[in-house]
Amino acid sequence: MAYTFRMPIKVRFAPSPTGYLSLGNARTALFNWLFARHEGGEFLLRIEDTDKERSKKEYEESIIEELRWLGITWDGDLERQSERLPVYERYLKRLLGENRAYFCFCTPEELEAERQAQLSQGLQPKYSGKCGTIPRDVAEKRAKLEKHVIRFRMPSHEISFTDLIRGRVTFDLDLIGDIIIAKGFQEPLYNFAVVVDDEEMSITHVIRGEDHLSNTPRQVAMQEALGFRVPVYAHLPLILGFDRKKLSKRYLDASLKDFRAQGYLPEALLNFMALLGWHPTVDKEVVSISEMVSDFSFKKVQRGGAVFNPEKLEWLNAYYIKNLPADILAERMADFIPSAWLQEKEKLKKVLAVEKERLKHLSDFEQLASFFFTLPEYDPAFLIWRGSSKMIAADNLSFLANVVRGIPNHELWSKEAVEKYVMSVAEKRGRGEVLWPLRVALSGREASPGPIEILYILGKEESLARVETALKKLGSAR
RNA sequence: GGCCUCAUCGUCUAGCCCGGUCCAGGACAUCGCCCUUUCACGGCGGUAACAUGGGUUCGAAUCCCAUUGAGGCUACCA
Repeated sequence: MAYTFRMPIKVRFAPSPTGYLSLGNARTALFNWLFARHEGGEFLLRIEDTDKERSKKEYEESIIEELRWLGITWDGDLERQSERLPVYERYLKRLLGENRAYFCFCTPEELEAERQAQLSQGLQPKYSGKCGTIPRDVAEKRAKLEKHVIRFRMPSHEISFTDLIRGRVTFDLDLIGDIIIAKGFQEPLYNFAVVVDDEEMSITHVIRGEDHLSNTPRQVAMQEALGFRVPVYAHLPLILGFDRKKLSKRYLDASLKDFRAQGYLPEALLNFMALLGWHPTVDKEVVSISEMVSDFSFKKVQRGGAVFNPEKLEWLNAYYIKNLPADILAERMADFIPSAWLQEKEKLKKVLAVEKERLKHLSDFEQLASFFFTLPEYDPAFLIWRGSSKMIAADNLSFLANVVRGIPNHELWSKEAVEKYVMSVAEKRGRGEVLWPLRVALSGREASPGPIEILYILGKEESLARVETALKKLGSAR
């Protein structure tokens, strides 16, 4: 019973709160969201917290926070599997009643021994199914007294399902043993809980990572046993580390939380994640959210895994920063700079306007722009242009100071005026000879934006003071 | 080991479904040049790939098969 009629598309993102939101999971969320928005369908969020030991509220909150930060919004209320226990119990009892599932009393030790024995004989490890032969009334009595799990009686036929990215995929169920679907009525396990929830929530398309491809036949088998509808699947290629292995939680910096803390923009991350596996119809690298939504299609999703390329992410981030207006950038910068800088809003905006093309991350800004707020200590030798001398540097600086001081009051302190006066001196006395010492005097740095820009931002008074400081340094260095 | 999936520049990819327009296009990275007072931005250019072997065909990156390689799964995790 597949979804054959045209019905409203419904997808879900189902993270388990056992860690922070990873890049891979975030991309899964994005693709689900893009598909839903493209189709005018619904996108649901379901927290898969059936693993009581590993699930943490802190992770759940963090995942939600990162999704909001990315702008991936879900429809309806968030669902938690831990709050749906009675639903699973109902289906568990049904399966048990129909003899499609049974109680198993084997201990983990027994199971492990059995497994090892099979492995050593070169056999496919698979549960023997021995508890499945215990008469039902006996098993039910034992279940009241003994520790047990519930196993699904796996059929042995072939199963195939449709994957929008891979086509038709076929598995032989005979190779899979009777899997454990619950540790008890109150403790459903992943494969079972997913099947129940997807049915109950009328999920039409299951879009998830390729690591779940091998789980799919188990799930389809249960859907068949329960008379559920079989959703359409789409298994996304995995995001890999540079070692070509699945990028997992052990790479700490691959969590969205960390990317955010490092000063990545959500739009850059979104753009980057979309391109990791998907490609727009027209070949381009910078794609806006609305373009992604209107252009999204599984036909343009890659099949092979994709290695995470941090340099390209950086490039995109730098690109987005560069193209953001200074006033918006100033707001985004709030968490990354001293609060004192925020007080001087106008100055901050000007600084941002000239420094933004040098930023790869928002967090680069504080270090890069600090000299605008406090002149750093620096070596007087920096003031001397290559092949020049202290005398020339000092002479040019003091001459320049006089010129700046003399910018007539009727001319506003504008960038144009500053440029006009400074350049006239620079043209006469040599660009390097004039501009280099001035730039160092104003910034105290070997590398910085141009002196005219700095002069303009710093203002007449502060600039003159810094030139005086430079002159003193040159004098004392003599 | 078994099962499943995948395979174009170092990396992300276009092209593949509907073979010829591909001695394979773009982007990141890298190298060189230009712009330039420094750093950056920007501009121009270069190096660099159809995994291998068989078919099919007048013709294959494109279709088929095999091999090889890579990844995923093989939990009382998800």
